[in-house]
Amino acid sequence: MAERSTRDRILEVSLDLFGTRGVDAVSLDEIARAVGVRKQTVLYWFESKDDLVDEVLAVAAAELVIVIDAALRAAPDDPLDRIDAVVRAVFRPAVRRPALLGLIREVSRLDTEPAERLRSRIQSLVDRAVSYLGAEMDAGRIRRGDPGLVAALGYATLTGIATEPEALRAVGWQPTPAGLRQLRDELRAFLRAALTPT
Amino acid sequence: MAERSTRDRILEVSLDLFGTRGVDAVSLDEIARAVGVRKQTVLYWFESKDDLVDEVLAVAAAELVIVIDAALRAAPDDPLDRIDAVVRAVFRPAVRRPALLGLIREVSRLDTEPAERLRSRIQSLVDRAVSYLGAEMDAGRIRRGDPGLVAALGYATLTGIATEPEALRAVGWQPTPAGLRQLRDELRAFLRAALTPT
DNA sequence: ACGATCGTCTACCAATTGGTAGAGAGATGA
DNA sequence: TCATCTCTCTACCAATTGGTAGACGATCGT
Repeated sequence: MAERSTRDRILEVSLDLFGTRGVDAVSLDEIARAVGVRKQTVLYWFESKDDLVDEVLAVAAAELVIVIDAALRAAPDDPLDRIDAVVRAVFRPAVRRPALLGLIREVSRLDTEPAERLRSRIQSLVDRAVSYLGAEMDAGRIRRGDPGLVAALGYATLTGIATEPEALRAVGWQPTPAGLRQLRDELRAFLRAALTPT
Repeated sequence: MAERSTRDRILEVSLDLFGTRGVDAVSLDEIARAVGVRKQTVLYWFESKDDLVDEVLAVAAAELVIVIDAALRAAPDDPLDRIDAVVRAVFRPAVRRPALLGLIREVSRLDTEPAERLRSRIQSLVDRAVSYLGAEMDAGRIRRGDPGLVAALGYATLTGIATEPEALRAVGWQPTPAGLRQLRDELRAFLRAALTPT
């Protein structure tokens, strides 16, 4: 059982490979080999490599949205606690599969065209987050600032730290379970301090 | 006049192209064309593409180190002010040439081998920063935490925000001079809040 | 029972890539 | 003057890339 469809397996393998090694560095041949199939089968399921990249991005974005939504539904009322809940929720999959955030990050930096599609796909989530931040700032429960830029800064911190193992190695950090926990807690404290009203 | 050597021009053009479009996506032919020379001339000055990437990274790292050092020498004593000075100093070149941080970021995420060399090149700067943070934490002038991880988080925030124009566009930000100033100030406030003792 | 559709395959292909071999122009030093 | 060195060039090349054309067996609806 667990007979995942070929298409799904291609998507999953592609996410991992694209995310860890970069889109350009991974060929269709390599994806096919990892799936246990020929390149032409990949091209049967996806019109082109660009098409594949797009669909992989859609999957990654959807995964993130699901995780975030679930975390928010279960979170308490205080805005700092809610942000904390999102960080904890995103951190786990992000570290277990750096590919996820890594791919989103790489694509949105390099290729403007698929990045545009990705952006439009999660725009509503972004808008919600920004207006939420704005409301909480007005209520004095979050440090004042431009809500959009503060949101972007929080995003940059989270994805930056999750996608740059080399920077962490430079400061002597190691990816052990204890290290991961410590990193997560340090990230939470960092963001909490950055957002606490003065 | 301004007769930059072919070698220097190759380095400069490569930094821009690699940084904005990614190392893999830029061919030696394209670099050569942009310089106004043939590919073989590029390969005359640099043994291979890998070699070129390495040297470009060395140049980028050196540029950053110079900027940071200069900012620190002129900075006041208070640690938050010193960090502020570094942010302001790095922000200008980073935004004017996103390639600079973008390249460092891409390479350190994807290719472990050149990333290793890059890391060793700036390790002393990192060590200095981390031990400085540790000392100031002991003195109660910076929020307590693991100095290494706090340094990495600050780095992640700065490079993240400077290398992800798409995330900024998603929150409605525009790269006008006024927008840049606002972004810089928001970044400074964000980091200052994240590091201020509670 | 049989045609159509589905999923995967083998066989190619044109374009591009990083890289080699070596010629030739111009300056330099003996 | 001649040999050498520096720099850029033309001419190739093998490997890889994304992609096309079409054969083949299995499955399914009628």
